[in-house]
Amino acid sequence: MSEKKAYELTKKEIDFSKWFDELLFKAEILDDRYPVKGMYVWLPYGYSIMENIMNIMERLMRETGHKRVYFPSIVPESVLSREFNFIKGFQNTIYWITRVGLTDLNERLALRPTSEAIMYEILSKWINSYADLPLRIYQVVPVYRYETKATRPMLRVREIAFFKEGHTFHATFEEAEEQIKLGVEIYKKFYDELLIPYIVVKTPPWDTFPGARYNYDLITVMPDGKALELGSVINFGDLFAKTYNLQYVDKDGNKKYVNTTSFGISERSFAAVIGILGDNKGLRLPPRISPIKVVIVPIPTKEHGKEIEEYAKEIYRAVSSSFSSVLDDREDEKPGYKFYKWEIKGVPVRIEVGEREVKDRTATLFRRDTGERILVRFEELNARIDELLKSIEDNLRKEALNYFRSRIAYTEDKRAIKDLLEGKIVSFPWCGKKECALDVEEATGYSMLGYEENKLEKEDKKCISCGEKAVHLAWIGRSY
RNA sequence: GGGGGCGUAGUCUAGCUUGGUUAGGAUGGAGGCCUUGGGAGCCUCAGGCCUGGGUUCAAAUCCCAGCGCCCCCA
Repeated sequence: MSEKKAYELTKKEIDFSKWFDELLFKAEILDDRYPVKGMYVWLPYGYSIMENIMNIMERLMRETGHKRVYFPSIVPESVLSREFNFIKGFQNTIYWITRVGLTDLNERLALRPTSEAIMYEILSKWINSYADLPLRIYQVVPVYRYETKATRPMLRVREIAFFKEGHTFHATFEEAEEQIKLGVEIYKKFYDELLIPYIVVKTPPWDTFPGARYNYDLITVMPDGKALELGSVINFGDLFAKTYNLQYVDKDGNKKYVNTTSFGISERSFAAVIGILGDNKGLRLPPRISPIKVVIVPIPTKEHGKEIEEYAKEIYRAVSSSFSSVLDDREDEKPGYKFYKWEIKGVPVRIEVGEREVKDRTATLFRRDTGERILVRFEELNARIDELLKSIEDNLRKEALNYFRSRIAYTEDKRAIKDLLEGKIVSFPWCGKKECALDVEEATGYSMLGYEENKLEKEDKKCISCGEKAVHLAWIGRSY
């Protein structure tokens, strides 16, 4: 039945889920054959892309004064369960270690589902006075959540392999709120660099992260119309501080509780890049996260094989001094085969070198995003590649934005939501009352993603449910 | 949470209904010849019935359990 070639994919628009899984494997990002459900092996190529993505985040963290740390992956039950709402929020998804070797443990140990409890236990010793605040740290570690819904590679996993979690500590609630704004800004910059469009929403109070005062989520839409949560920025206020006894001495000598926040993203950011920017030929990587910017493919002929080979090497030497490049001069693969191979891997620029190029010292540049070819002179190669990479980035950003606009909808008619939800996420005016949100959720069968706070305050809009004045723009959709 | 489908070589798949030769093909891999402007061709070689139990003279095929995957619904 399947006569697909090695680098051929199921059409994205026909079966997104299949396209996505095939791409992960064929582009050598993940090996999904690991025998534990919800856990995947990262292959060298996928890992190097993920590294580039993480580097962007680490740069943004450094620039905003966050220091990298490492805390252990195991936490005793007594520490984890100190905050009731927190443990309750994770209770169905925690991995417990109950036995070591032949001995049952006196106290169960948990694999971190996130690191608040782990960190706070020690942070109370680090923080003594107002001079120790604010404190901003982050770590990049795997976290473990035994997802009960169907797992999906990279999208819904039981071991989040690349969890980047920031944790901050502040003297006042106001400072924590400033940090939340900063956290949202960091994430916006991050996804702007990844060329991924998003909305920023506040989570409804009845649906916040366990133990949170409130949290903001960045959300995008995948091509199957499902919302994908890209990152969370959470304000805990002093709730955790009270549980974990995080106190500091103020200038006036009074003991006060610390205000804490946390924010996290994961390999879902990569999943969004794949799903939103990819096409039927495979990945289309934003140049700045592509491990290979340029691949050079010689097109030899019988008579001029030697010259073409030499010229391709010359081009490689010239180009690789400025851009990370690969010369694919394997003789046992035909050029066409190599084209497909590098296209599925999303390399932004390809240089084709054959008889024609040798003759007049030129090179043919091929851009992955549009499939266009440009003939350039050898001397101007690097300048033109530089331009091309910028142009590819601009074009991908534009395409992604157009895509995103086609996947979101706005309505003031409750009855229209359900139809719009086929393939889209939908916004509507909302007064802010829980019963109105639940009313819409019940009418559609899906849950609210969050709301853009006070977005409609100055507009004359009516709540889609009760008809009273709407202040927020609420979002609803199917989600991963 | 509920329902359904599936597991055969690195990958995709035929065979299963109705148990019975040496489990067939494509693609990928190794070697060789010939080629090279979008997945060429030919020859040789290697490679497989998810795991465990049961039924049977006989199991890829039927039954049970486990593990894993996919889809639909809430």
